[in-house]
Amino acid sequence: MKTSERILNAATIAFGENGYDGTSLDTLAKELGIRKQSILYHYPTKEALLDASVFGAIEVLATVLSDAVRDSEEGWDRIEIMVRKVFRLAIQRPELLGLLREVSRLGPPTLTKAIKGFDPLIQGATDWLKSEMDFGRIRESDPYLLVISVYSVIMGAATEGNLLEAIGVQQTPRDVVLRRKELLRFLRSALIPVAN
Amino acid sequence: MKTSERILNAATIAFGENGYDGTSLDTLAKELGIRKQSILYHYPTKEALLDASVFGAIEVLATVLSDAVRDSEEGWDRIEIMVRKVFRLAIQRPELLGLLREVSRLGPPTLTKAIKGFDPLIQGATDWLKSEMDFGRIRESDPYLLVISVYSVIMGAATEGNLLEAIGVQQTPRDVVLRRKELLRFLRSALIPVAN
DNA sequence: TCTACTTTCTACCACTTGGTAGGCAATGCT
DNA sequence: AGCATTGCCTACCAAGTGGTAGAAAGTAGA
Repeated sequence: MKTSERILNAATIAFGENGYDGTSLDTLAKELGIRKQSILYHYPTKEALLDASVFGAIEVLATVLSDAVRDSEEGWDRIEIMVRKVFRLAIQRPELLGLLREVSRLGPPTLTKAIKGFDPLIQGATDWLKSEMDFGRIRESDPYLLVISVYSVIMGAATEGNLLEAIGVQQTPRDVVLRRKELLRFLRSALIPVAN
Repeated sequence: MKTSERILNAATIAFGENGYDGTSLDTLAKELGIRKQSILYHYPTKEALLDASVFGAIEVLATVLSDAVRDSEEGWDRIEIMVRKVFRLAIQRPELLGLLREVSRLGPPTLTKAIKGFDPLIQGATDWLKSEMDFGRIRESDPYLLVISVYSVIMGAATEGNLLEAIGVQQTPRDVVLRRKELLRFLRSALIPVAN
């Protein structure tokens, strides 16, 4: 693998797990077995490295979600597949979601740039939810605010690993599946209108 | 106000908004118009200051929640009052919830200590949900996992202010009320069983 | 007034931070 | 061969980090 890619991967993990301020270029370089100046050769500043990491993370997430749209039917089925894929992502690459959360805490200017890549996803989800509501397949409500709620639940369930571990919730694959199922039941009750 | 309290307040805000690593004792002291060594007199290390901040934040949250329990009827009413109070807290002192999120990202040892104060709240909520389910007032499911989901939604809705601002969601008091209402509708659909 | 104690300060310190300047080997093009 | 470019390096720097030592200033009781 190319050095610049190795740097980007390590940086994404470090930023996502330890935060921007909690990550130093020196320790990052040490992990990679190179010098800090090699990092600064490929990415001129620490912030440029962060931007690249964030861009990559958003790209991965966008791909996962658009795959979910492609592979799914309409209605509830689509939400279920999305949650499954996001959960799988949260297990395989937890640093990605952690990084996105970190970005939203950092605020501008990084957040402002990140939103440019993220906004289409939100728009798409909002439009889709609206049309599903028109079809009566999703409970009527403000789609924009609903997206935020759903985003919060999924993000929370997927990223609060540290917290869960600390309060003694097991983290075996089986437990994660259970938690995903519980989340789906929760979302399902919240979203699906009562048949009438 | 006593200096040690002023330090604690400023530290809670700084840690909650900029994170632990993003907060330096020097800038903190400058904000307060004192020297860094005065901080280190009242709190021997930076980590001790963090622990004190976290302890204070948990105490406030615990008070708010137990007030909510005292002031509320059973069933849905109680959840609604809790959400209201947590939202008010999120508006008046957003740094508190931000700090709790930061702690869960930092992991041990701070998280481990924090959980000691936090666990009773979770236990209480879990037990209460269980009994509500027995009464048929809350939809049947794993109460432990349900607490986590509800925690995630509230925490997300209450702390993603930065994100919302960046994607252009207004943050006027009226908008916050709207968002709280939407969240309550969301939770209500998710939790309340269908009458039969 | 003397004394003991609390609080805040100045002066430092070793270490880490992100970043600059420039050398040096490898690679590939002419 | 000669030469430019790429990629990684050593050497260094100014600024900032958390923390120590100990002096100075206030405060209260005898």
